[in-house]
Amino acid sequence: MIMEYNKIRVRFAPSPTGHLHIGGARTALFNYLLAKKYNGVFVLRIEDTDELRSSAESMNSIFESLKWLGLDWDEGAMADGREKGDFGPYIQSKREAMGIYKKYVDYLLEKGYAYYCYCTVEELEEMRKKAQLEKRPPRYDGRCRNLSKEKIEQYKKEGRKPVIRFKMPDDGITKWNDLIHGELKFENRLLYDFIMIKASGYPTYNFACVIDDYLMGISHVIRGDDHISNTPLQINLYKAFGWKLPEFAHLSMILGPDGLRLSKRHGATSIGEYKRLGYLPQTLKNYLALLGWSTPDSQQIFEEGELEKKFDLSGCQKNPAVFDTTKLTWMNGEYIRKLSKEKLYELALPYLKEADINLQKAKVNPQDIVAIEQEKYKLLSDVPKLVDFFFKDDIDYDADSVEKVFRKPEVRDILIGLKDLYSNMDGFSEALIEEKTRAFSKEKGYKTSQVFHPLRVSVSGRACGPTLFRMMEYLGKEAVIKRINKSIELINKLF
RNA sequence: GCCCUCAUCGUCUAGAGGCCUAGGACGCUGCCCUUUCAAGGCAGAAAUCAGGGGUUCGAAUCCCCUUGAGGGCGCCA
Repeated sequence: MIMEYNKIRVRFAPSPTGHLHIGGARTALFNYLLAKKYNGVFVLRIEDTDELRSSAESMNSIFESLKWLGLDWDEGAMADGREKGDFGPYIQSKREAMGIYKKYVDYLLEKGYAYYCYCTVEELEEMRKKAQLEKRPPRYDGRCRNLSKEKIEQYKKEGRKPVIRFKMPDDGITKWNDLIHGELKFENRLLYDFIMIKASGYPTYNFACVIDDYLMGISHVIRGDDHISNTPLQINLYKAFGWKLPEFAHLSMILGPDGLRLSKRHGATSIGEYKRLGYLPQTLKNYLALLGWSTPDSQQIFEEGELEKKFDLSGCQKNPAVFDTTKLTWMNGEYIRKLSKEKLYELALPYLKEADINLQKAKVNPQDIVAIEQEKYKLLSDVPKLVDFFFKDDIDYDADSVEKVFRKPEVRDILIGLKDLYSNMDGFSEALIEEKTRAFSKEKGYKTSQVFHPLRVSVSGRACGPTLFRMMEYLGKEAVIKRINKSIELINKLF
């Protein structure tokens, strides 16, 4: 059914009242992927009709996160303040200022599809309370639908600022065929006269969204499940104008591990936070795609560009998905392993700097040092703590490792022997160190593990680390001998 | 309270009437590899398909009810 459209036009329409969070990013991603899949257009529209909570900082933060995720938009507002596309402006406050919405409000007013409502917020609050008590739905009761001329004059004299409401049909059914849920229907008598224009003159979401989706030629409205109940309201607006409906697709919600809607108390929620924690954009993109969507063979990892080819609304799930950080983190490890060592180093750099690691201290290219533990990083932020000992003059010895490895009686002699061995070596390459060390073990009658373990702790300060002989090569002969000396002193002191 | 939605391993999911003694992935357990930790390979535990009724020769798949969960009922979006 999607192919009926000449050109798919989808949009992501965030309100700039905070950072881009997981749910928003997933919605943006699905819109983006559908556009790519069908060679359509992905529009970014800013819905800043909440005058109190919208901010330019939030808008820029959203731009930044979207770009970081690689969700480039074809049309819409841009970070530099300009716009691209022929359907602009793409920021609703700008559209309002141009009087775009007013035209449509006037039409509705004139045709009797809309009316002024002079109720105050207090009156509305009271209305809701009363309805609750009487076990009726707490909705606006339509009392201003047919105000007398006198009443209107009176309200005006009182200085009341009216809102404009949409006159919802009293009966009938509003239904649509949701691309994910199938047929969805609502009884019109259960709908209510929603506000289109606030007392401030600003449009509300339900109004501006419809006008703009229409004017921007949006063919598919893909958004969260939480908008299902807004949809019949909006459809009635389309009908009042006599406009063709777009297709609707409502994505399931993303929940926290406790089954509740994802929120701050579940930890990181914004894309920016995940970036800071050391997740890769590829990871988020891949993982988010799998929240509510899958291929028939449950493919997990996607190559670059593959999601754009394989994604489709038909693979979308109706039920909500729990956001699982464990799987996200596993996937990040997968993507870190795919990185070239140059790229890995580049991405790890901010974390190394933050950990105050002095890169000048390295005896070899720091790129090689970072790469030596590549298969172990789950997060970019893991990098400093796994390789820090390469960049220090003086290392600390991990107490548990010392206790477990250094306490053995033969360790002192082994280390002394190794120190002499290395001091007399010409060259200090991985292969050479290994050859000499193995020969040493054999000659002295030790099992290799008896030698390798203490050596590892001696040169790195801990029992777990990179492959031993390459680590030693990167450390350099001088540092290795110095550290062996230090650990011998430590053993003399402790045992 | 009213309206709406949803329901397969702990989690993400495959499944569109017989291929299901329910498949994959994360996580978990064990083994192999191995100088450690990882990575990798192999094996395994893990879902009476929410429960109950139908329909059908046959149901995870279709229908109904119940239950549970989520969403909405704003001059927020």
